[in-house]
Amino acid sequence: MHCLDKKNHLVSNDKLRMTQQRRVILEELRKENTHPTADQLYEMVRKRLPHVSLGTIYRNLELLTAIGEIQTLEIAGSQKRYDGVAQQHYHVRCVYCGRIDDAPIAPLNRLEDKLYGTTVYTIMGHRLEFLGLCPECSQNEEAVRFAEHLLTHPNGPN
Amino acid sequence: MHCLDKKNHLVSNDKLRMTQQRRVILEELRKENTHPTADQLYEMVRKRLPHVSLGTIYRNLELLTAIGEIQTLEIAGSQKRYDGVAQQHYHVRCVYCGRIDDAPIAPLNRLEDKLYGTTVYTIMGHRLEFLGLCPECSQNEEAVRFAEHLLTHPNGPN
DNA sequence: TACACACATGATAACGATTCCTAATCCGGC
DNA sequence: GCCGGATTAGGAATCGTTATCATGTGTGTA
Repeated sequence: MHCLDKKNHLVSNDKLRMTQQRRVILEELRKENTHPTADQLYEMVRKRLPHVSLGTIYRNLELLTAIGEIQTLEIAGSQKRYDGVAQQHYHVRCVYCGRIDDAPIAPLNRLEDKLYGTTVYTIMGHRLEFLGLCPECSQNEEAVRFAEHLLTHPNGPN
Repeated sequence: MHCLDKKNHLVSNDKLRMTQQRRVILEELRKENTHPTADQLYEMVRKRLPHVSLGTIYRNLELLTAIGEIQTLEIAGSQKRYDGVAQQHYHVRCVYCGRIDDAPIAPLNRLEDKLYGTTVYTIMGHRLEFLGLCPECSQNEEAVRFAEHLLTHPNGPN
């Protein structure tokens, strides 16, 4: 069985050859349930493989995503984040510091039913994330002020 | 009344001075219910103001967002898109061509209730978008194949 | 009407995240 | 051990966006 990556190149769905770099990247990504950016993961991997290159990190994160071993989170905002847990689940994002945690609720499988018949699109799924303040930023006066601003002007990028 | 922009600069909430550039940008953005990227809007505005600069487009889109006149859509993926309708509403995105349309359903105000008590975050809201194929791409064999791949490997960036 | 001054603009440089390129290296199968 | 394809490190290139800055424009006041 094969699958297509983002650019429709064929990617074997069999296990990739498990190189040292690949293994360390996976191990570091799964070490804790953090959702690191590529450069955060780069720093983590670099402690064990000092000569690894950032391109290798990106390349393998893409490949591992393509075979379904990990998730790439293109949550709203700038940087992509990566999740070692492949199973579908939602996330909560701190609007102030960007921290991301898992949202402890089950997938809402019936959400797209609301759209059937009301749109010319063929609906296939949805993407949902929750926004809020993490415990640390909840203590930060400046962060709370920022969050309150977002509540009154919810349309901006956040 | 004042509000903070992304970098916490003070922005007057009173009407901005309606310069010609600002007016044309707003008019073009609201002309149709498309959700253009900054450079698409740049091309549209350029037909009427040939000497406008891309920086002016970005600057005004940010300002108009800050005063709540428009929305900036930081939907998952690379480019930001802009929406002349300030009122909250969801969107449907074509996973193949990137086209975005409004999703004709009301905001789900009770979604975050599910999270109360289950997370250490202070939940403030959510972000939701639907994914699918637009009518044109539904006819495109290659696009349908790509979409079917996403269904079996829903974790990748899309 | 003239002036002052804050604001807006166009042009371009800078920036950060990501992707691409290339030559060198690795590894599995023969 | 040798070959060939996959993988790598390193760096250049790209893309969307933001910042900078000199110049231009409009508005309130006199």
